[in-house]
Amino acid sequence: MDYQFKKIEQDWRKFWADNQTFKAHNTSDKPKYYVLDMFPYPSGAGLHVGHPLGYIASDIFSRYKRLKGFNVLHPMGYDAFGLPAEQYAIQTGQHPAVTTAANLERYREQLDNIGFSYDWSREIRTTDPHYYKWTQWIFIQLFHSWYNKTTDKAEPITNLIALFETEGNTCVIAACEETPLFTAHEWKAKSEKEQQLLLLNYRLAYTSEAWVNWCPALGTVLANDEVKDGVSERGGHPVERKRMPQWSLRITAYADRLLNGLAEIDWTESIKESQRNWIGKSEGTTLDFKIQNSEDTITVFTTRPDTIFGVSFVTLAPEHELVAKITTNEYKTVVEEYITIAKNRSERDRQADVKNISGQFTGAYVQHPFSGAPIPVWIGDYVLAGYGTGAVMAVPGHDSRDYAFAKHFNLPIIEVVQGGNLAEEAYEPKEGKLINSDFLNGLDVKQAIKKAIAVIEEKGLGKGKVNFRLRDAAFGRQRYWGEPIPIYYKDGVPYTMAEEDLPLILPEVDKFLPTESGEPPLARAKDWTYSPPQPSPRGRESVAANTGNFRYETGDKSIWNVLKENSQEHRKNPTETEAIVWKFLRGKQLGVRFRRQHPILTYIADFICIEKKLIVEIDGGYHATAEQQALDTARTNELVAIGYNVIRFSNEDVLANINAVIEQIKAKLKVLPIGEDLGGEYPLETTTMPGWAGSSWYFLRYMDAHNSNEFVAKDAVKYWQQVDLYMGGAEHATGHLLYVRFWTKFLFDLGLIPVDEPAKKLINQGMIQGRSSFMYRFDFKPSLRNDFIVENHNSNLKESDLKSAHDETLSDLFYYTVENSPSVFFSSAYYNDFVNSKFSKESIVNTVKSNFPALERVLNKYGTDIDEKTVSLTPINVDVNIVENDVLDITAFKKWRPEYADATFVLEDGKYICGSEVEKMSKSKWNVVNPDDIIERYGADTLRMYEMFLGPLEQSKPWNTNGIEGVFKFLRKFWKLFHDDQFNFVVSDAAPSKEELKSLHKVIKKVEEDIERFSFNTSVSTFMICVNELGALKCNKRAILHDLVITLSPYAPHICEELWTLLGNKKGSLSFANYPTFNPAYLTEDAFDYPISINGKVRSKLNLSLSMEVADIEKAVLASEELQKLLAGQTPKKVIVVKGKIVNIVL
RNA sequence: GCUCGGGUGGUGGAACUGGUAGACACGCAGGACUUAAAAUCCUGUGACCCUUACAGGUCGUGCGGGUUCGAUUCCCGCCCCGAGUACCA
Repeated sequence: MDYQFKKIEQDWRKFWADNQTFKAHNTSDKPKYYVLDMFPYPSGAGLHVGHPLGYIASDIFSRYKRLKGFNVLHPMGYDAFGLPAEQYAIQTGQHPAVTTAANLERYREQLDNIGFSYDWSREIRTTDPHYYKWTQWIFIQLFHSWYNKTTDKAEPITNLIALFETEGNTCVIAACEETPLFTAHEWKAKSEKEQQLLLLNYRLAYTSEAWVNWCPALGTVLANDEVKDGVSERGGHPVERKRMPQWSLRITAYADRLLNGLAEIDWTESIKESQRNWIGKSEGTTLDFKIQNSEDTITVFTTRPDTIFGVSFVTLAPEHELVAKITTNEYKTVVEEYITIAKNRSERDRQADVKNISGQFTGAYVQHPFSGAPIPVWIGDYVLAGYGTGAVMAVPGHDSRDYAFAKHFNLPIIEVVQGGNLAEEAYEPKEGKLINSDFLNGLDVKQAIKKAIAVIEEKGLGKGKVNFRLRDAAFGRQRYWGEPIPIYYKDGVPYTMAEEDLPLILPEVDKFLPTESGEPPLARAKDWTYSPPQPSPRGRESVAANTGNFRYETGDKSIWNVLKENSQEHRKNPTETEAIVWKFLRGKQLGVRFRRQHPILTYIADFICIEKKLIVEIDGGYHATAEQQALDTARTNELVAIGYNVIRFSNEDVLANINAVIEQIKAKLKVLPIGEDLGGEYPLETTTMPGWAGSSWYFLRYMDAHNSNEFVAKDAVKYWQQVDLYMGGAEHATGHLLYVRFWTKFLFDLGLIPVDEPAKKLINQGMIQGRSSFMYRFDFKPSLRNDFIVENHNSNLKESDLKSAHDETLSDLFYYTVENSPSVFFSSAYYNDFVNSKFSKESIVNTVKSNFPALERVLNKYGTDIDEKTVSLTPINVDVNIVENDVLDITAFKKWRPEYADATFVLEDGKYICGSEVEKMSKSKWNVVNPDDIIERYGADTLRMYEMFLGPLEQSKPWNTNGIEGVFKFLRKFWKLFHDDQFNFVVSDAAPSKEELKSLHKVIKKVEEDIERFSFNTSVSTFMICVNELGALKCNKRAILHDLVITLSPYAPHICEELWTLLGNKKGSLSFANYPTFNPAYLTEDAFDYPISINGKVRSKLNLSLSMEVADIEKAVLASEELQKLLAGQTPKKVIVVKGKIVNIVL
């Protein structure tokens, strides 16, 4: 049989799935290797041919590593929370979970088609409560941690509390400068609420007031990119900058470690550079300027303290807190006006029009810290409130922004560093001698900076300081489709939920929109409250510090874990009767709160009201047995012993008369006294986590995907450590790739994982762009001269030709005629000539006339008026799937666009050739190529190899199906090596020749080298060369083909598995075969064709033995007849011989 | 503006530490097989000049310089394209 890729590929995909061939094990004698792809967001559009590029590369690498004897972990999952599904939900009312599930299924199907060696048993989805339970859990750990600068790592907040209780807040442990210092005594005197609010300044997850873009009309916070020109992008509602509470993660605490850690990881330089810029470390100093006639000082941050004597004004950000205080009466009105304007521009806007300089003098002055001279204080929106201190000392001579500001407002410019021309521009380089600078005069810039800082610190005017551009990461989103934040509020103070109450399941809501009062969608959820477990009699694990409170604990963790699991399961799958009863009990309908499936002692109660100490049990049929009844009684007794009441109903009771049952419960509640206050109900946080939460730790979960007790087991993470190869797009440089490093370092600090970087090596695959195809439509738009329009109107067209009444303008009438004429398409050569003015409009018109008589009538009538605007060839997008090698399938085109069924085509050489352009792959450009279609036509092995053959992995490039035939041919040739002309499988056991071995070992060596440096495109051509060579040699020797199959198998696994089996090996054993060993002996050559060049230009060749030494080579070359002819009597000045490379003769 | 990539035939690309530029593939042209088509196979294919032919020559890796016996590769200056980032004091 010929190469039947469809059957082969289907069979093998099934074999791998059935046998779980790629299931990774957490214990092995082999060394481990962890290959991770950035998991996809499953969008509705499905995969296009660009998405699998990185997956294919990493799959080749994984398969290669298996052959090299590694225990490979290669998992896949889905990052499924996100905006598109939510937007779709808002529009259609369809639950995002439903859309997501559908998309996910389609993704899986498409991925499966490509033959990846994923261990699907470890699949994770960020939207799965079993997964996000641990995302929430990590958030709780962040909340309960602070960053200890002394030990330079995150520590439990209890350590900090202990410090506060013993030492108070000394300057040594102050996390941020805003936090006031206090003594231990003062700490103890604070109320619980005061203490908690203070601790928020330290927690790694915290709420704070932050500046946001607030849109009152939409009732939501908008991201910077959702605001344009001061109004919301959607709807055009006004947006203002507002301070409001916002959850954030204190990533800034890790700024230095995130920066330094880059040195240890093998990531692309561009990603590291992006992260460095994003973190933006700058070293400088703070400096205080005393305000005249005031007790206050303005603190600025500067990296150029050397230019202190060049300060001619100080500028504050419009939001700076001192602005209102220092503005003099005279300037109050103008300053307020300015602030109002500045406030209504988003930060992005302010940054967008840099040229538009604006500012306002406040009327206030500060004193120069050294000379004491008065310096005016301005406000200007080029100063950002969020960076440094929100105030700058302006040195127009040596800072371009200050320079522009000074020029605009006519402020003095003082030169303090020599070297520039201040009449033209600011002189910014850190080179030159200081002048006009008192004690700094004569120093060069670097010395001056040091000296200035020293003097500033000595005089107590400021402190050397490191500033980062990086800001804390906003963590709350006013969205529905995300992980709920496991926080409840008591007296306005946030507390975390108990870990055993996780996951906090995303609730059902009636709409996925904010509430009328502007709260996030989660505020729509019924009973979105939480009752902390502290006093609840559940079978909880014993906690030493709180032992006194837990009167009913089981004290046994394993029992507790089982109870917890089961109760969650029960809640998800209530029995019919339980569901009926719950309808009447839920939501305090009877005046008190019932919980269902709640652990107590070593049981799970069906319904329990803690305040009234009442348990309601609904017993199924099996309770009728004597044995079971005995157990029930024993259980009731135990519960009674701890003060509980138990009422039992049977299923039949409920089904027969539910009202009677409820009445009994009501009656019982009436007689029971209200118990102690058992905690009560507290409102839950209504914002959800951002998209990057779930992806910040997923690489760990794959190591132990089904663990319900821990986010990852210690021994699993001890074995897999970290990702060895991480493959993904560079667009995540400052998002995901920074956050995942942050979380990893945090988890490392807590001692939960043994490494503090997520991935040793990172490869960024390039983006595959679309290659759009174009057709060129002849368009005729005559200029409308009054005379012929009138004529036209009167003579040719009838009222009934009009499209509609409002089209009754003369121009529309005319276009109607032209537009309804059948179209003419010109092949691309005409278009190119047209663009290059080689093909005139007259020629086009003549071509149209001769090709298409129907249009001739129109042209003859109005065509005298051909000018720049009348005739054009308009490119229109055509579906790339009906274009092959740029040739249009005209029949398919007419089917695709019925409106062009009558169109005429002006061909070249009998074909319609389409033009092309590289654009983003998108539906609207008709340039999306679906991998399924390619696989249908050529098979997955061809797709895999072709994607690799396209070019260097890391380079972005357009998809072009044109070359795929070459790869397909290669696989057929490969298949043919094993078969005779009638496609019978025939291999010979004869000993391979030297030539054949050479061909094979070239591949073994080259492919190994190429894979190790991710140069997959060149290894594909190496395979091609080898198969061409072996084909020419008619080699079908087992010894050669056996090894070749192994080396090719990472690239084209299906065909190789098939041939491997045909070769007589155990079915499916190929994935774990041994990569053949390279033997250099087969490649050694005795002789070499030395290129002989004269003055660097190759003129001749000479075959010489490789064992010859340099001097002998020189002699032999000079003696050769060929060279003597070329020299034509000249004597060489010099002869350069590079052994095994080249001979160069200098004349 | 700054940072990081990149610029090689008609096209995608190769040339790994300076040593025969254009591997491999597409496309194109010619040929074989075939009633025909498909498939397959063979040959040619950077540009220009010269030649009946054999052969030979000149130019050629964005542009201009430099280092070197020798530069796509190293250095200096410039141009263009792509990506990221942007009043960060």
